[in-house]
Amino acid sequence: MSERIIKALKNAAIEKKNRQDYFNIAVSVDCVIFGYDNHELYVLLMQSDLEEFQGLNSLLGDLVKPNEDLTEASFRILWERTGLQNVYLEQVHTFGKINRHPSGRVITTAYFSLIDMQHQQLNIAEHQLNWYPVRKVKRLAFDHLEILQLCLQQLQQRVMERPIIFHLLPPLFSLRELQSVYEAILGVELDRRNFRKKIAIKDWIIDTNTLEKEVNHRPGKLYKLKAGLANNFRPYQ
Amino acid sequence: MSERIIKALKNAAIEKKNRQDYFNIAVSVDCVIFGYDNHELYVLLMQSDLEEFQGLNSLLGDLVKPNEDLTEASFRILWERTGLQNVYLEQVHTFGKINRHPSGRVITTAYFSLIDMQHQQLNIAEHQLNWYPVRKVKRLAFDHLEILQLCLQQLQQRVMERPIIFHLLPPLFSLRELQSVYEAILGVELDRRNFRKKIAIKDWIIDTNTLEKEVNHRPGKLYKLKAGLANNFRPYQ
DNA sequence: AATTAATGTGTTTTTAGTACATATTTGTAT
DNA sequence: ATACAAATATGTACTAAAAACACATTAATT
Repeated sequence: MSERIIKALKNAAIEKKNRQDYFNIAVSVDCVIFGYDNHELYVLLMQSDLEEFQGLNSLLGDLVKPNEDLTEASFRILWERTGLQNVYLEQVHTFGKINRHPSGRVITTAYFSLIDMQHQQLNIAEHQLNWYPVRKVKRLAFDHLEILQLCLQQLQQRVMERPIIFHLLPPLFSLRELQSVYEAILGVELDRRNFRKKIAIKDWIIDTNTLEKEVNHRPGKLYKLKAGLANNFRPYQ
Repeated sequence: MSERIIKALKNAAIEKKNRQDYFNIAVSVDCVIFGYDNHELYVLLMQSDLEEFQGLNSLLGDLVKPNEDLTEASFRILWERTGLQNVYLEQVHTFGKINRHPSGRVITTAYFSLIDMQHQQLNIAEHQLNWYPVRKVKRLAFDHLEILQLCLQQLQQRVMERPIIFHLLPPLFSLRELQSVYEAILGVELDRRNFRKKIAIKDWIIDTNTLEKEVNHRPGKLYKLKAGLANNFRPYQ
């Protein structure tokens, strides 16, 4: 490795400088894990393990290993902390301010992921994780509030353009539920008729000819995402 | 520094692992510098200084120093290589594949910047830089072609939403020029009348009541960007 | 059987986008 | 000076998308 590094430095035309100077940066990933329940958008947070931020929550993150891709690192964190695999993941932004981490120079790349929190079994207790309503999160460790806000903003933009919202819902869902998720993400109320028209045009979902169960009143029809769309439309990770 | 790093590692709950493992990643930034001239979108490229990529061009990039922000690093590169300051810059994506750099583990964050190549004086010769028509670039060193393509795609998306295109133009410009830049970026031909309506609605520019000079035929009116918009709308860097 | 609370659907109005043609101005050639 | 060439400048009709809006239908509850 040493040879390769020196070569890299040389190639980058910085041979005169101290090798140490360029390998004192650590790289981490932070995952903004969104979930939806009962008209509310949630984010999965953990207790910060830094003294400086005692009592504050933070995003789920970890340093990236030299032998893993950024994306792999994100999937690993999700797996290690929640037990989930094959989670939907999108890169959002890289935060690189010098003093963003109190213990040293750490550059972090932020991802958001979408999971069906009502039906996926998470190892929440095991890692001191908790779901918090996004709109109630006021303080976080590090620059994680800024990261959360940017990820939410990105989610709001992307959710109308690509069929990603379905990762927040079970395989079968009603149009009412779908609309509620949109409303929770966008923070607005939508007109039911116009919403349905818009969704119909997008041609993302199929009527399964089944009805909701366990609902107080008239059950709605259940829909599912069209085949091939779930894993399609994955942007660069 | 050593103390802080150890603390960081401890805090990140990886104390048992080898410190070396986490500081063998280098961080770089790569700048996709766009310019416009005569109906064509250009990108500024340099000769790759790696043996592996001899004869190929690459983006302008460098390793990030431990004491500089990602953004600062990008501005430094622009300054060192072109002599330009106060350039418009947007972060696009971070590329983190293990083997993307042949000489070692280097994670890179890509930025695009927009400069007025016709009127800014660049130190091009000094650093073996050259402008290339974007649509003619077929091969680049590293994963730089992928980076270029993603940056172009982002530029195409953002250019209609925010008043950033003006960084490619001189302070005074005609509507014909403006339309040409849009066409060069988007790769389509636009209807002049509809284009003007759309621009008028956006309310980004002001008629200066002056006319073009040194034009073969009837001169068009010159417009300028409205005050306050040039540095506004800067997203996260 | 009546009531309640939700689902499900269609029309009108408004706004934005697209397609398209003619008059005007300036420079150039005769 | 006149005619011509080549660009600027502008408006209207048509089409598609978005927003506002109201009533009939279904199933559970009483």
